[in-house]
Amino acid sequence: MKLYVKDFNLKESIESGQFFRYEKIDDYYIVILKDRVVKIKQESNILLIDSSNNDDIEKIIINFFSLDIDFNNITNSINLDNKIKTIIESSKGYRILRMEKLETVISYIISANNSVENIKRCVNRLSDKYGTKVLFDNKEYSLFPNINQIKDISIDELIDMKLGFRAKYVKSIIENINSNKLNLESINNMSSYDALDYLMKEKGIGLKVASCILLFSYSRYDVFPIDVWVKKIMNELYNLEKEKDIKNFVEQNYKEYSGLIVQYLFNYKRNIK
DNA sequence: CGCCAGGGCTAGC
DNA sequence: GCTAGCCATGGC
Repeated sequence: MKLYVKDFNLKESIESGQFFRYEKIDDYYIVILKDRVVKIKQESNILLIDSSNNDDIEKIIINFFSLDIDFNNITNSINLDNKIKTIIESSKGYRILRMEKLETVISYIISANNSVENIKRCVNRLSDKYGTKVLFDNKEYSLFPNINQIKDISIDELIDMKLGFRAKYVKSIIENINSNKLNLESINNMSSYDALDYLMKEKGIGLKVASCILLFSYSRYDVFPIDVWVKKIMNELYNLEKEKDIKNFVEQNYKEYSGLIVQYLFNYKRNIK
């Protein structure tokens, strides 16, 4: 099927480092979503889409890439200086995704002190061993496992997946989700402040990981991860070094869209510049 | 060999 | 409340 889009850059939105379950083949991407494999290609303002399951595919793609949100309109509504405006312009089409909750939680616990390529390998190993298999284009793909498929997983098995010191954190969070001590759906009804607090009670989830989860999986644009790339560019642009100073500056200037603006800065510094 | 990767935990002040 | 050292793994 075809889907017309505007202000959308498929490559940057997929490859920016927020999402891990994709592969690029020639000029299209294979993207593995919750319940299906999607083959997707962009030709200017048209997306060409095929999937292992084409039911509701348009709705699912619109939701995943947040194509229902007019990011252009949002950034225009904020009073931004010219430096930021230029960066956003060069990063135009980059989008905050709406990723699966369980997948995001586990992926970002694995992300601690890890490289994107290594995170991908770990998440793929988990999926290949425990996830549902899907046949598409005569090839077998693995979905990210649901909670029932991993509820009995042991720490040793997670260590075999090369999760390293993060294995115990992943094991702990799986237990808590399975016993409903941690309810990922209940976060929908929390303020972002309470949601950060709720997530950070879990072992292996600090401020950075909790922020990524809320931003990439719950569309909470008011939370923002600060990592080495954000620190680098905030230092270059505004001579801000301390995390606390960056936090205050971002909250004062970008308010409820802090996460969105910070992601543009991150994407510019890490992927474009 | 070292350092770093979308960090967090813990012990020790 | 703050910081230093530690943590598995892989790439360079």
